[in-house]
Amino acid sequence: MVQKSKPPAAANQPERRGEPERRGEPKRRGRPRAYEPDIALGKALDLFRKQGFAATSLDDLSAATGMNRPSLYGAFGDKRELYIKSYQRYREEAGASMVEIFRQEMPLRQRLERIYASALDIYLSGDTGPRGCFTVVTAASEAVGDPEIRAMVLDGLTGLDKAFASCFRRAKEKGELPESADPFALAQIASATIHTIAIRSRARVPRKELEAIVKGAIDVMVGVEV
Amino acid sequence: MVQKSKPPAAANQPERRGEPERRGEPKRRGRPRAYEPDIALGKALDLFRKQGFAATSLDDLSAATGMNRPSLYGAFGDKRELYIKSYQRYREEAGASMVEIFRQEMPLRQRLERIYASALDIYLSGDTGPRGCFTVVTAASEAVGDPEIRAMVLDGLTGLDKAFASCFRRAKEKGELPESADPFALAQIASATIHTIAIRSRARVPRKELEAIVKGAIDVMVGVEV
DNA sequence: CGATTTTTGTACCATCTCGCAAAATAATCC
DNA sequence: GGATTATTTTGCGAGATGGTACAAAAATCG
Repeated sequence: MVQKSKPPAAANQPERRGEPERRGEPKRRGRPRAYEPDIALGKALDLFRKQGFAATSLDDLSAATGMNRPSLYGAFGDKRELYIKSYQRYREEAGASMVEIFRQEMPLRQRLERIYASALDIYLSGDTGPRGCFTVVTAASEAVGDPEIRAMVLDGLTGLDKAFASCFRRAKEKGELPESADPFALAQIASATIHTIAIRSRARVPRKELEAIVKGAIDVMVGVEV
Repeated sequence: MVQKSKPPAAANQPERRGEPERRGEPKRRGRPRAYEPDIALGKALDLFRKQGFAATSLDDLSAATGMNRPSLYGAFGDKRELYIKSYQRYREEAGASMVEIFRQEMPLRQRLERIYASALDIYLSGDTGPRGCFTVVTAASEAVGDPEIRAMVLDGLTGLDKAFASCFRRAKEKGELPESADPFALAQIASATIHTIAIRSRARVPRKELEAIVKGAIDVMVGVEV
């Protein structure tokens, strides 16, 4: 029940002991933690993505994070709070790789290809099976009943819509799309394509097929002529 | 704990007592059932759609169906089997309304409009909140871990793809689409649109917005010019 | 060193979980 | 009517579940 049996001896923590711990916490007072909250949250996220909220027990989480129940509770709150924090972490991670692609300068087609390739990497990763999109999974399960979670999911969905919309708007300005193109409608199709590969990845549709779907959708979106 | 307090006195069962019960079962031998398997399965489906597999307990199912646990077990098997039977029921129901639309003769645009309207009806129904698409919900949750369920989900996904593809193929033959149109790629977009509204409906996106998404997607698919 | 503070580990609780066995009940068959 | 058959009902039991109390452990502070 330890994350790294030995007490943290500056093994692979980014910064520790010597520098003041990030935001002016000169020294922690009591018994040191046996876990690294960040990596524990990552493990929890992995589990939640694989099994969903309801099917994941505190024992599972305890085993995966290497923290025992009370520590889990103290660090993240109850199971629901941990789920929420896990989702936020997911958004940060997934968002970061997307933002990178949205920022760089490149032709529309290439940008879309990279976005979907990155999405597929995320959805198909996982040693025990594809983990899909956590936003989609959460939408399908907890979002209906839990207003706070629903709000986060909605934020995720509309965030993607907006990113795609601005992407198509830019492309239109650069003359990559005809004057008649509707960036908003295209963005919805782009998002829908994300959602469909997220769903299908969970049904273990092989990457080749997902890539074919993506290719077809891109062709339509950039107007290879339907 | 009864479905209809009084023993079945030919109240609303489709066919009973008089006619031989469907497939030559002249008379049931022992104590008569206090429940109607069909309506019980419907109730179970409702619950599963609302809460998902893991979050639905046998007690929930027992209360909803009006059958006590052992009866449930005897009629449908364990929870997983009941889930599978519920899913099959869902597919029958949802499929039926779709097939109807796919069969009738009408212009492509109108056909698509009707399909999506019907889908929205299904996804947004439910007294306690939108229930979404059971195929999508199941894909997001149980499909990864359970091969049998996954196979059913895959069947549902590809079934929709094929229906849409044949729909576009027909439209192309009738000259409603340009010669360059790719029915398969269009079908993927049509399915993706189904999936995106299924996801969003679970996040309680209002119907108006979903209809706007559908309209935009249809415009692109029938080639209003992107 | 002893006091303080923070975290850990064990153990526990009340509740719920699924599945099943045994007994009661209600119909048909002879 | 009695035997047979099928279903309902009650209730159990072994185990899992989410959450918490409490004492021991491990660090810093004075």
